Amino acid sequence: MPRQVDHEARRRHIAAAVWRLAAAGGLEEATIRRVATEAGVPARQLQYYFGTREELLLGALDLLNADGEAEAQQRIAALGDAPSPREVLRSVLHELLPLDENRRQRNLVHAAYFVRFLADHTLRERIRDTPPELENLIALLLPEEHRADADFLLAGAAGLQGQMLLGHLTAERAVELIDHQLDRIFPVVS
Amino acid sequence: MPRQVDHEARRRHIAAAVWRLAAAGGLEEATIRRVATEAGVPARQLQYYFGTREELLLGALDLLNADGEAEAQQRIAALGDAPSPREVLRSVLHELLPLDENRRQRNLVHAAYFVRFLADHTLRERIRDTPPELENLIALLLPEEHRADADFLLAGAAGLQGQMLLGHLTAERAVELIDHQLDRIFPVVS
DNA sequence: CGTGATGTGGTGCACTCGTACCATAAACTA
DNA sequence: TAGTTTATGGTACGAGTGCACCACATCACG
Repeated sequence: MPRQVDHEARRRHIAAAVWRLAAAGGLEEATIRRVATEAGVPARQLQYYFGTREELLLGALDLLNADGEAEAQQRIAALGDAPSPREVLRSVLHELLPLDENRRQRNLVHAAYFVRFLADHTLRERIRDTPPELENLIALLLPEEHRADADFLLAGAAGLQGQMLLGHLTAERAVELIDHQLDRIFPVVS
Repeated sequence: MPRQVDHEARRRHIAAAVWRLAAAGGLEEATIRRVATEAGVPARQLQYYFGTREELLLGALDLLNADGEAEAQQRIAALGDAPSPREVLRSVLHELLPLDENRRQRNLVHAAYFVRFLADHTLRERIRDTPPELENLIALLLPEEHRADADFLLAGAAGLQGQMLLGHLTAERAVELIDHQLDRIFPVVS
């Protein structure tokens, strides 16, 4: 094949531009021409590598989700070879919070897509904000009696995320609130 | 003054059109021409009663918040003259969930504005999704020792709202999860 | 009766949008 | 070397946008 280029690298480069614009000003800022300018490539290239604008946005989201999942698994693996259920659960919950620039940008982009998915019923399953995989993982870690607590924990983390993004809540307080709940669910035997 | 018309009524009529469009397809669907068509008035009237599009969107949000606050207070007043703290807290939390068409539409519109406010730092305080007034009210109702639980409850309700809007959670399950938390905070003395 | 404030309606302009289309360069295959 | 596929660049078009501007009703007041 002639003129071989690294398709995947190009797509990631363009997708990153989508993320920056969407995180800064929502999906409506991620117009084709603006993404092209942000990425430093001619607008025509977005057409070539993604097709229509809809496909560009969805493609960029898929790449973001892949990145996020990889980063999350890496962070959980870093807990050691025999992490306690509490440690794993805490990691999963922290994954939903904007605790560093990567997670913050992902949360912002997800929020932008969230509204779009509320309108587009056919694409809802593409949201990975609080996917069933998380619920399943947590269900494995916790005894059945704590199922309701676990579901509410996930919802709580999502809510804390929103408050943090709005600047209504500091990272310290959010972590503190989560740890308070964990203390209750995993009582210190002492 | 000549040709007196009910300004407030006209503004509400137009604002309602904004809500419907924003709830159905996000803020970007609420273009001036489309809102005019939806409201059944010439586009020029939006200019006259609201000015620029930005002012139209903000004005529509203020009216929505006023409506929501009135409805919430009415629902709390309906609890009787000496409601228990648990009842009040439960009502406040339910106010955040899309439990009927009114609240559902309000939640959808709020979600649409949420993303916009993430970008526009100067307008953040206009969001009333989980305003400090709620936190203050709850702080009054609960002993200091439950402050952390209350904050997490509010976050949890916001998270449940998102899952319900996405169709990942039924109203019954959401209410059940909240009641489960309330049972813990207000133990049955029996 | 005017006179001026208040409200209505329509149109036009400058701009951005998404995407289709066309020409050409580059590199692999035969 | 010729031919084919892959990739790039630029442009043009129709549609939709926010908003400014203008002409005209309608009514209260002098």
